[in-house]
Parts: sequence; structure tokens; C-alpha cells
Amino acid sequence: MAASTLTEVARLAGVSPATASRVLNGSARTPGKDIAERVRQAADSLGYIPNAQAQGLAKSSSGLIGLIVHDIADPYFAAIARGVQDAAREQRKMVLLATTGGGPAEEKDAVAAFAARRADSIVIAGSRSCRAEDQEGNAQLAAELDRYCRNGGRVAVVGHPVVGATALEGYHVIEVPNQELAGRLAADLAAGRDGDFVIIGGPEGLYTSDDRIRGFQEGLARAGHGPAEVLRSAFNRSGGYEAGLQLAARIKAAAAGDAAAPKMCIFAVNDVMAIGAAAALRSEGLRIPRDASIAGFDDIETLRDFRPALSTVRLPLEDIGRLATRATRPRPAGEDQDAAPAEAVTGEVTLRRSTEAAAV
Amino acid sequence: MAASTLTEVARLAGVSPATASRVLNGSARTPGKDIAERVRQAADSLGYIPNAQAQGLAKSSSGLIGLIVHDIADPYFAAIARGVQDAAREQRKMVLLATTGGGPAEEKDAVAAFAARRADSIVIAGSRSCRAEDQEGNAQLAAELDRYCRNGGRVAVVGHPVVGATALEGYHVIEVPNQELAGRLAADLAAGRDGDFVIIGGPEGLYTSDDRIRGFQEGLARAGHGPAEVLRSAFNRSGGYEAGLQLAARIKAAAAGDAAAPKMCIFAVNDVMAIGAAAALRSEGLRIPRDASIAGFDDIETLRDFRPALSTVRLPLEDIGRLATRATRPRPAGEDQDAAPAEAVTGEVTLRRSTEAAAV
DNA sequence: CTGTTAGCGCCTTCAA
DNA sequence: TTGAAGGCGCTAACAG
Repeated sequence: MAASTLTEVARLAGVSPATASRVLNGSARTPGKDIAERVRQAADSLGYIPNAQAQGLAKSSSGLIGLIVHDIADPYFAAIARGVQDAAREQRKMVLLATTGGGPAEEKDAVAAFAARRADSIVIAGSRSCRAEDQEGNAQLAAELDRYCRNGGRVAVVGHPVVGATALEGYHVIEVPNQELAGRLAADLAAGRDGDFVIIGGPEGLYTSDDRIRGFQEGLARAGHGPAEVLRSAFNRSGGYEAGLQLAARIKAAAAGDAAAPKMCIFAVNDVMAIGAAAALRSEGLRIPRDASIAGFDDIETLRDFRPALSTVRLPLEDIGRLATRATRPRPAGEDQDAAPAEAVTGEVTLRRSTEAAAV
Repeated sequence: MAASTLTEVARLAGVSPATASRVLNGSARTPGKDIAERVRQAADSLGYIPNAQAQGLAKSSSGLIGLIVHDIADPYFAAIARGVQDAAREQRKMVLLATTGGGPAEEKDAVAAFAARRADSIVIAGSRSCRAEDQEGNAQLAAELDRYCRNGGRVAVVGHPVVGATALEGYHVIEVPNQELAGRLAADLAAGRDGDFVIIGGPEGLYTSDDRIRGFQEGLARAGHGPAEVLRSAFNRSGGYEAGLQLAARIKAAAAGDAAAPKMCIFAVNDVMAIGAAAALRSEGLRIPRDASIAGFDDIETLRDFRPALSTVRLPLEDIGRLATRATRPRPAGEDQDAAPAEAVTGEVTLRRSTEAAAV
């Protein structure tokens, strides 16, 4: 037994399908009160639910927003997803979720799938990469997005433009000032500190990671420090953990040689890596901030109760998701198209206990 | 410029739309090799992407799986979502996300929206409630699900059946042994401990919370302890925090009266609440496990690096999501329908530092 | 204000 | 094996 159709409702109400459509779904004005009521009752008694697929086909629009993330269980993406979801509700749309693991090839597939479903817009979160191995994937992704935009789709990318994508109409980028913020973090950290700085970064070629590294180095330079050494590992907790183990060994060696060795200050390019690194140090018997300072980036909500409290850069993740989604909303006629305010995302350096100078 | 259609591809290839359809989308067998190649090339050069809406309309099925959660940014739901996403990929379907904040009324709306989109199946995660205020919402939700199932939809609910839903064909429940596991946790905790037990629970009427409370009390009873006092607060971090503040005051008062007062053991019905409570104790100058023991439930991944490591019950959240999704998969003809193994979810008591007896 | 007539893009009988 | 025809459920133009 399939769901009942508009035609059935119309028949039961003794009107034409067109009329039924007009009263049940938002047409210009609902027809005669009496008729309207009859139709509504018929619909009710039949438990009528409009077929969104058919509506979409007829109107060529789907009320769908596609969201692409690396991993929905990663709190970074989960927070963005919440914002997207929120903005989608405002627009009375539903969100279609695709998780890609980060590869541009999978992202391209996701875009194609969204295009097939005629998603009204697509939000892409997650770091872009310019690694050689991703070159072809990036090109294909760019092409797919291009086509999607050309067909009237709207796209918002969080953080960094898709490599090779042309600046088409309907293509928005929500810039995240990773570099600048990392610079500010470095400056704040460098103030009155003489120890070595070490950066735990993601794989080379990840823009988010690279931008944060670059910014941090600039910040150090401005503060009169030499560049920090950069350790590369996976862009997740276990990457941080592994790098942390290396650093722990180094810290212990230094302490053995010279008890008054200046304290190392570690900057992990995101909170999750920082937590991993901290866990590694701890597992080696080191204490933070006594034996080393550590800072992250993102200010993941779930991690705020972590002790020692993690110094980091607060990013308004949920807002970012919201902004990205809103950026794809077609401006109501009358609103200045170019006036797209491109609302700037800003973050905030948040110094906490994990980088306190006082040796406990 | 709209996306190109199958008809256009057919015309370009000099064949009929029917033939083009057969080669591009999985029909019984792809027609003549030469023809097939021509069609494929035409499709390629036009950048043809099948219109899933139209396909869905024609086949009356959408390739969509609807997922309902309270809040996608909550790591509990995010973990489940990952499992759902994973299973969806196996089935070559996409997932539609709806977040409801936990109200049955919103859940009902979500189900209706999924039904409108002709989602092939729906997975509902998040605690059911039997509070008076939710009564009407529950009834409507049950009715909506009922209708959805009757129209051929398949549903899986995580944890506890929807109140009032009839056991229809296509309606599955993934049972989570909350009660039993909480009992085991209580037993393990009670072994050789003489202090008071206090439970921080969610609002009365939330099945997940109530089951865990009940199980914990039973476990205590079996271990020869009297029932623990139950504090009710919100089912999230701040609920835990507030309850934690109350308990902190009580602990400090007790310590003031009698320095050797037995240590309080707190069971929060989920990890996030436990973390909140721990933060509250800490903010009041208390230390765990020195001044109080604390345990949670779920074993949220992001919280595993929390110190002191939280004793909890590990739930295979991702598997649960996967299982729920698979449960909704139509059994290939030939597979025994009744043989639905209803793969049992099992958890594991995980004692860590937060409940160690040794006063530090 | 209501009903009629065409599609939206695709799939699926059916006949050739 | 291929093509022609009808319909999936709905909306949007046009008549009445």
C-alpha cells in the first residue's frame, strides 16, 4: 500500500488536482474557504504527505543542502554540521550528509551525488590539499563543482578555495583567517618566553595545516624568535600522539643533560592533535605545563574540560557552518547581489593553563 | 543552463531514451557494445548526471536513509552518525540528517519530512521519553511512524521502542542493555567500597537515563548496598555541572565534620554529564579520585584523554549506528526474513582512574 | 476562482 | 536488441 497521492485527495474532495495542490502547498492564495477546508479534510483523512520527489521534479529544486565533511564524528566537523543544520532549518531545507575521509576524489563523488539529487546548494568543509597525489582528484572536484555551479547550484567552501575552481557565480568561500590567528597565537606565546618552539603539523600540502604553520612562524619571527621546527604527522589525535612521543624523548634527554633547560613550547595545528600530544607526554611521565607548554587550535567544545586547560584559538565553528550555509542562500530579489557581506570569520586567541609559564 | 537530460544524451548518441537509460543505469543487460559505447561517450561529453528525483519518482524509491538525532554536535550522536553513514555507503545510499533537540514533536516532523522524500528507511537515535508533556508528541510520532511503515518504509530505533508504536513489519529496535550494564558497573564499583553512592540522572521519564538508574540501583542492591540518592538535572554537560556543584558542597561539608568521612561515589548516567560534574568538583577545589569517585556511561571517544581517566561503560556507538542501519536493509530474497539475527549490542564496564580507591 | 492540459526526467511494460 | 508509449506525482501555464 503506497502513500496516497494528491490526485486521490482531490478526488475525495471532489476537486481537481490543481486545486488541491493550490490549497495544500503554498500557491499564491488559497482558494475559496469552503473548498479549501474540504481539501484539507480529505488530505487529513487520507494521511496525505506530498511527494517531495515529484514536487522537486516539477519545480526543479529539491529543498536539499548537501554537506561534505571528512568525518562527522570529528568534533570539528560535528560543530560545523550543527551550524549548517541550523541554517538549513531556517531555510526550511534538509541536509544531505556525505563523509569523504578527506580525499578530493571522494569529494568529487559526493558533489556528483548531490548534483544528481539536485541539491540546491553544497557546503564543503574540511581542509583542501595541494599534495601531488591529490592533484588529479582536485582537478576533477573542481570540474564537478564548476558544472554544478553552471547548472545553477550554489557552493560554499569553508577555509580555502577548492584548488583550481574558477570563481564562478554561486561559488563562495568562507575564509578562515588561520594564518593571522596562528600568528597572533605565536606572538602571545612568544612574549617573555625563551624556550624552543616546536610545531606539530599535519601532512605537508594541507592548506589548513600549512596556513597555521606559516602564520605561527611569522608570529614568532615578528617576536624576534627563530623559526620553529616542524614535525609532520597525521592530522588527527594519533598523529599528535606519535609526534608527542618523539618530543617527549627529546624533552627528557634535554632535562637529563641540563636540569635548567628552557621549557619547550609545542604548537599543534589543531586541538585534537594537541590532546594526542599531551597524552603522549603524560604517558612518558611528563607534566604540562611543568615540563612543556602546549597549544592547539579550534577550541573544540568537548575538549574544554580537559586539564590542564588547553591554550588554543577559538574558532566559531557553528557560526562558520551557519555562515557557509547562508552564503548559498539565493538573495531575495531586491537585495543587492553584490552586497554579499562575506561576513568575516574571526577567531580569538585563548590562553589557558597548558601554556602557563609558572613551573608547577 | 540546466543539467543535460537523458533524452539529450540519447539524441546525441542517435538512440532512443530507453536505450540510453538501459546502458547508463543498471538495467538487466547493457545493449550492444557499440551502442553502449556511443551512449557512454555522449553522456560523458555532455556531463550527464542522472536526475535522482526523476529516477526516484519512476521507481518510487529514493536511495535515501533518514537519520534523526537530538544534536549532531553531541559526540554520542556523532559517533552513531558515523556508523550510519558507513552502513549507508555499503548500501549505496545517502543519509538525510535531521536534528530535533529531543522533542517527539520535532521527531514526528522529521519522520514526515523523510516520508515526503520517500526515504527508504529511517534510523532514530536518541532517548525516548515518557514524560507527561511528551505524551501527545509520542502518540503523533508513533502514528507517523506507523503510517510510514505501512507504506513500506523501514525503521530502526536505537535503545528503546517509540512509545506506543505498534510492532509493525519493518519496525526494528536495536536494544541497548543499559540497565544490565549499569548494574554491572554498580557491582564493580560497589566491590569493597563503603562510601555513599549518588546518581546524577537526566530528567525523569527519559528511558535511557531511567534504565541506567534502575540498573545501577539493582546492581547496588545485589552487592548489598542501599539505594543511591538520585539527583535529576539536564541530560548534558551543564546538567552534570550543576549537580556536581551541589555534590561538591555536600562533600566539603562532610569532610569538615569528619575528616575520615567515607568517599562519595558518583554515577552520572552519561559521560558528558560525568565530565560536567567532574569539572564542578574541580572548580570547588575537590580532586578526583581523592575526594570523590565518579563514573559515567558511553565511553565517548573524545573524552578518553580526560584525566583522571573516566570509569564508564563502553558502548560500541559506531556499531550501533551501523547495526541500526543494516536492520532496515531489505533482506535479499532468499534470506530468511525471520532470521533477522537482531545482533545484540553489548557493552563493557571499563574501570579507570576516576574510581580508584586509593586516595592520592 | 477552478479545471484542463502539458510537461518535469526517468523507467518500464509492450510491441517491433 | 531496440523503439514507442504510458505513467510516477506534482506544478504551472492557460482556458473557462
